[in-house]
Amino acid sequence: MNLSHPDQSMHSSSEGCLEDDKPDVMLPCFRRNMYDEPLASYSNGSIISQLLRKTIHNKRALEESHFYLSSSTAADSGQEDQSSVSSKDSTVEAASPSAHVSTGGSPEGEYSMTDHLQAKRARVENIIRVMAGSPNSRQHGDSERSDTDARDTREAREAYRENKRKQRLPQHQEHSVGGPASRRPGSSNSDNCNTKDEECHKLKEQLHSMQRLLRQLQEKFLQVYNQEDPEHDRDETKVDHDTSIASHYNSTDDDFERKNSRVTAECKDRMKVVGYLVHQRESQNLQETLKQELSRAVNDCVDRVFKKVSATGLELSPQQRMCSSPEIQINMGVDRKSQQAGSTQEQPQAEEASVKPRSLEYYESSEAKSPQDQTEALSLVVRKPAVTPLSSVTPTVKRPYPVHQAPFQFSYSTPLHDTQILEHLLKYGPHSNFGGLPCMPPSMDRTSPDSVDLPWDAIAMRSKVTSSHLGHHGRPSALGAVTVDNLCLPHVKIECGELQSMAERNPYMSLNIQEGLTPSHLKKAKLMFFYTRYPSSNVLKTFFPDVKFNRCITSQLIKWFSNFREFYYIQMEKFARQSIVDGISDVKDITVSRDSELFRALNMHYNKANDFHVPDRFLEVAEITLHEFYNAISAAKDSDASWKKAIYKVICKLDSDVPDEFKTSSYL
DNA sequence: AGTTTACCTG
DNA sequence: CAGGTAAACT
Repeated sequence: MNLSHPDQSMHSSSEGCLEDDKPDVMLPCFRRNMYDEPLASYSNGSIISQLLRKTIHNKRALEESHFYLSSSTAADSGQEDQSSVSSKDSTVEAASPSAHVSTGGSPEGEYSMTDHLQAKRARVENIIRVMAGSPNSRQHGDSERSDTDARDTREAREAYRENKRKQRLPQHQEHSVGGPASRRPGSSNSDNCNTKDEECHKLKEQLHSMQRLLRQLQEKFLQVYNQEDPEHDRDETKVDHDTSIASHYNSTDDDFERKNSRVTAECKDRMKVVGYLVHQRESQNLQETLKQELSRAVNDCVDRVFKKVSATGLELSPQQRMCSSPEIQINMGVDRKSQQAGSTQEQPQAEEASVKPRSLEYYESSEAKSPQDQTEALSLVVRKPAVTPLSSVTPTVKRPYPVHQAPFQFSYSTPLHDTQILEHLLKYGPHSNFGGLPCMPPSMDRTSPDSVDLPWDAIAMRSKVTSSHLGHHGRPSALGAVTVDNLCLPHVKIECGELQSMAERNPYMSLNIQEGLTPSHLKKAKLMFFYTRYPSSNVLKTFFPDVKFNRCITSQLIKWFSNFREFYYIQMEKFARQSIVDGISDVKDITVSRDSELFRALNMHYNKANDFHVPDRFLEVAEITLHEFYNAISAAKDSDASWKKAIYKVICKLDSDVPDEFKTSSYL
């Protein structure tokens, strides 16, 4: 219990610090020695070693201090040599010191004397063996050991250590040489002992203060983590307190638990030592403060969201506000509940039950009213029932919208929402045909040109308002059909959280918020192909404002146009070759008109319903493309593997701007 | 390294 | 139309 431990820890300080983490806190006074260990390797390492031994022994034998100091240093050097030598020996070494201690005898001085003498003897022998390697470092050791050889009584153990030293010498030569040698001067001198004692005392003071600081830090740490324990029961006893914390974290949100369980476990042990009464009082105050701040933040977020909504022109009806309020109250209720020191187990579950299951309930109910007609025929293009805004929404909500910063999920009661959707349906009818759109005269343009640079949500909201506004004007004809088509929105992979939730709460908004690409989008893309064959991703984002773009969606849209091009070029090549086969000798004889078979094929592919007036420019481009193919094939360039690339290069420059009508989501 | 494209396939 | 791949490009 005495010397063996400090010496051992001195050589395995790093391990000891890590392994003895808890004892460090629980036994600060003892742990203080551990803090000394790193210092031992420095210039005043001898002071530290003295301090260590003194603090251990001065309780029992103060009068022996003088003798002890002189001998302990010798023992220190000797034992350090031993342990350092044997540090590489794993199991045998671990057992030997303890056995040594037990046999060392109960009297303090006796044990230390015999032990040190043995160590010194071993050291002398060791020095003799390694004299050539480190001559100067052994000088003091020799003089010290000369007066202790007589007390050596255990030859067997000596031989054991000696062997170990012999084996390990080359590796630890530097340690055994540098450490003890640097430590020895002064420690063997009794005059220096007093001054060293003062140094020791100062160091001790420093250590004490540092330990106090550490304790304070630990307390603060505990307080911080206790703040996150909403239902902290402060009347529990120490042990119950710990268990209650553990149980609470087990019962809380999983994510939260994962984040804090480790720290909680660490804190649990420390809490047993730290004064609870004081820090609990402080932590209570912090807890209250944190909760108040959180509540305020939530309130601010709610206010901002609704302010934003109203500012965008989306006026929530009182009913809608009522719809949203319960959710807010639920959240606030949870917050309030967290302030109470109540039942710990039921709180998180209650929160879950108040939000998520309700949402599911709503989705299920709405789904029942509007049966799901989703088909997987199109793997990524999914149909969405007209009245189901979020029937199969994946809960993986990732991307937050910048405008809506509410940190919680909105949900709302179902009846009002459904009635409003029905209202909307009654206004516009269930027709979902896409036809007639582009044929509308320019005066009927529903979009303002400034919509290009508007943020996504602004466009979405504006377009929604526009569509509803037009609907009120009672001319649902073409536009109405288009708008209703919006009602058949996709319910694919909804990633955004807040705005999506907002949209769910507002049927008008939900018209314009989609995560996936719908058949309507495909239709629109095909029509856009009449204008642009190589749309940039920016163009796509501009003209699909109701689509929440992510990597996947963008790739899908790009792939669409790639497929469009593929078909387009295949047709071009086909008809070009056909022209050659038909014996057409002059390129000028090849024209593309609306009566052309080529155009019919293309129109059948991109405008199947034939309800879109294909721009003349597309006919020109098609003609140019056909000519390019004809010329290339005629020139036998098709023998080249990449003969089409030149044509692509030409065609890609023929893109024209897509009309603004395509920019609005209501155009779908 | 990631994106885009053409090409091929089903 | 989507998946896969390879090449080209950035």
